[in-house]
Amino acid sequence: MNYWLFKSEAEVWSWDQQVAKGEAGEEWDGVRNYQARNNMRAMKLGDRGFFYHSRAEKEIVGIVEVCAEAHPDSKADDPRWECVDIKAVRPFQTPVTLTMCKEEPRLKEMVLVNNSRLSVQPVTPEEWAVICELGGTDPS
DNA sequence: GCCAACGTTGGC
DNA sequence: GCCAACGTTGGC
Repeated sequence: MNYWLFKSEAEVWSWDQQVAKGEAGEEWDGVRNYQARNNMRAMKLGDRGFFYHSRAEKEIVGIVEVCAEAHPDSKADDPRWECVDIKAVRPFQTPVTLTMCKEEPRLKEMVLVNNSRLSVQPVTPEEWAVICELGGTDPS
C-alpha cells in the first residue's frame, strides 16, 4: 500500500464535505498539474492518504482512502486531466499543523515541508507513522 | 494582502 | 529549444 497527501482549501472543498459524501466518496477533481496528476495515476484502490487544509488552516485533519483509481476528470474539458475518487476514513484526534511538521525532525524530508505548491503528494510509510502518532490515531 | 516559488505559455 | 512574461498557489 502506498500513502499520499491531498491538499484543499477548506473554502473550496473541506474535510466536512468529504465526510458528508460517506462511503461513496467523491472525485478529487480540479487538479491541473502534471506532477499531481501523475501521482493520482500511480494510486491503487485502497491506498491511504492524508487530507490537508491549505492556506487558512494549514493542518492535516484526517485520513482518506482511494475508492476509485484514476479516470478522466468529469469537470475537465481536456481528457488529459484525470483524478481518483476518495472517501473519508476517520478524522485525527488532534489536527497536525504545518508548524508541527516543520518542527518534527523526522519529517524534515517531507514534500509538504519542502514543496508547498504540490497539491497531491506522496508520503513515505515512516512519515505516515509519525503523522498518525502526532494526530493521535492508529496508522493502520 | 503581499510576495516568493513554481508551472505554463508563447514568441523568437 | 530557450527563456521572458504571466498566472496561480499557498505560507507568512
